[in-house]
Amino acid sequence: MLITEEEVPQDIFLGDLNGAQYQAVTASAQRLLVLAGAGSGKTRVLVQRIAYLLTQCGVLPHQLLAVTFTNKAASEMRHRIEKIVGNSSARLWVGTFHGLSHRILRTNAARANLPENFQIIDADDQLRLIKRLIQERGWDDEVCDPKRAMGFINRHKDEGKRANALGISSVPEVAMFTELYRLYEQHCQRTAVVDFAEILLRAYELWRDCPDVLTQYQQRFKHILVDEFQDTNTIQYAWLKLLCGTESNMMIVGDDDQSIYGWRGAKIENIHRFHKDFTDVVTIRLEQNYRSTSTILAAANALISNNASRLGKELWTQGIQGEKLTLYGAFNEIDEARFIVERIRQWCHGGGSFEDIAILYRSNAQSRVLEQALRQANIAYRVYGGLRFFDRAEIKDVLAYLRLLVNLNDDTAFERVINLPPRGVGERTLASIREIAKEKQISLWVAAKSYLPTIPLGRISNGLRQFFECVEDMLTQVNMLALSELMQYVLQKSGLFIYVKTQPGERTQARIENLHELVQAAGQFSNSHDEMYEQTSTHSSETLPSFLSEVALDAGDRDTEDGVCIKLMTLHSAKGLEFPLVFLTGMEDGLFPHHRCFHDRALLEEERRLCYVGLTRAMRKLYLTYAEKRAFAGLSGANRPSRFIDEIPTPLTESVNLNAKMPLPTSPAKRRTSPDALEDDFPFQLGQRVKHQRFGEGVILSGDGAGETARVQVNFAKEGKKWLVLAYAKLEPVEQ
DNA sequence: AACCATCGACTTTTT
DNA sequence: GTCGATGGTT
Repeated sequence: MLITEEEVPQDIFLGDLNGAQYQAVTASAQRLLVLAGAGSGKTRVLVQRIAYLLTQCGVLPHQLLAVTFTNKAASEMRHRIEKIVGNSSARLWVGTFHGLSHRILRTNAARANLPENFQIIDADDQLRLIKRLIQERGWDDEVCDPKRAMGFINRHKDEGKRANALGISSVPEVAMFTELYRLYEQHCQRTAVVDFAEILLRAYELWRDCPDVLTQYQQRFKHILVDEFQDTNTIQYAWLKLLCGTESNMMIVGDDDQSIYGWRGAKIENIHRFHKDFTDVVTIRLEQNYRSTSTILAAANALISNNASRLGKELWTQGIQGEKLTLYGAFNEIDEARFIVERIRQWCHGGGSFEDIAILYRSNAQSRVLEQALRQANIAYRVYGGLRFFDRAEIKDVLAYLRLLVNLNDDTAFERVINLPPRGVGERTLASIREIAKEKQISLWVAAKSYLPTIPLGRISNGLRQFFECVEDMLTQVNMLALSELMQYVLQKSGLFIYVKTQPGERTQARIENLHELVQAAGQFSNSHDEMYEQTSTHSSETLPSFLSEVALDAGDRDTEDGVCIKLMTLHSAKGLEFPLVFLTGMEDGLFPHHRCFHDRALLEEERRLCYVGLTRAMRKLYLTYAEKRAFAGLSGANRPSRFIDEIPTPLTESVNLNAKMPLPTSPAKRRTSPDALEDDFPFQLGQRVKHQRFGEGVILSGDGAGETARVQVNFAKEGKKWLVLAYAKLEPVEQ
């Protein structure tokens, strides 16, 4: 019943691009800036341009580099390119900044001053390591807050600054963090691990310090295309600038109004710097929106116009005006959830599907109440952005063993598994081992080995010895077993599997399943690895290191299609997505915009951009809800509606129930769905002849609902009786 | 060394 | 309200 226009096969026929899109796809300018508004066909332009370069301009696949921020975006782009140009896309580089940098570091490890077997640590490992270093240095956690220290280190790496470049600060805390930064650098180098920020910084430094390596890449990549450019940070910009040099072509695509990662170091100013650093930049604006109703766009445009210093851009559409935004002031957060459930039902009653719907919120904690309400109402839902697959504890435990097999000096991995499953090696023993490691500047593994003969026989020495035997035995298997077999072997031999199985708790079953999935993932990895290199890997000495890298750089939350369900996520994770029906919840001053942003204009503007992102996710219908009272973080507070609501012109909105003090047993909304009569503004009459694109001509038999959920029953000459949602069906009246 | 209870903190999170 | 870290107890 629902026909989406998206099914139309992609080709490089350029006629169905609009003027601006066509310009962007075919521009010959060496430096191209595409300001792509929400829903303006940004990805399409990127993909088409690549196809255009390959097929029309004689550019070879290996001369192209497309950079994105997420693996998801990268793989989507790759698939769409493949659809058009086929397997000649194999030599094309499409990837994330991190993925590409990692690849460059692997091929040039020695030149980058990295051991061949270096491994990647994630944020969690990084924090553990920093904590340990703080302890070792003899500082107090209270004085030297590990999280802030980590922020300090990462911030500086993102800015391209090494500890040595920081100088000596007279501010004690800065001096302390700087020293820790230096210790951290040394430790990572010694144990051959790199964190996320390091991957980028190293790749940048490699190019900066080895002109021959840089030249090689510069000569290869004639065309560089960058997606979501507004999210680039200082080091990523420097990376691009260096790689591009003076000869290569670069197209950057972005939207300053959707920059929502400033707090992570993203610099909108990079768009201005692009203008300054490169001459003759041609700017193209994609402002025609193919996603939302004109009402939704008007609201979004009005909101974002409150931000100063924009590059300037106004979305417009040829599409329908659609329904007004609905504003609901709930009594409390439970009432808010109740209202949402009711409107979800209404949508579905009108022929809509759960799949159309997203509920967005500012912070993850807000999902709980919503989930409760949805569960009670028996509505299938999925919460996005929770713990990612490879971040799960049981997964990371197995991976830590595997990491040790690649590099025995990986202290982070050692710490994780030395007493897992528990084998009697506790905090005390570990402290002694750390002490030795610190004194002799050796890894924990080596330190523990030298420590073992010095302790009396007993529980501790048994545990340690057992650990060594276990890991060394696994080590001999690396050259014998395929990756997934090795993983199973590790699970058995370490005792992890039994341990997980026998641990009490509700999550046991899920954990076991996760472990099975990991083994499966390993099998899949070796298969695709073999395909790529046209070989059969009988052992994992080769596949294991690449598997670990891949896993570290990929969250692994593949889009598992788990049925028809509504989606719950933060505004941040909604960026880039679209949904017919969107609920923007918790629209309260203090929550959104967050109270921590009140005092700072720049922060407040980022919140406003976040709101803009939220509004522009909606295709057909948008609800904004807030709760006058909300229990949050254990305490309840009274809230004013978000200032962002005030920034949306009132003619674009309709308020429901704004003065309700109690949840009403029957809300006015229920009455609107009554099927007994067609509403006044219903665009069709009973008995009217209509024409449908696919079903042909027919007669309206009946109808119900209103506005976006309005639907009609049509008796088609060929297809018989069908219910159609007016918003989708694009029925045309037939003159009689 | 392992376990349990109490305390406190609490935006957002592509890699 | 819930998670994680910490500290005291067994």
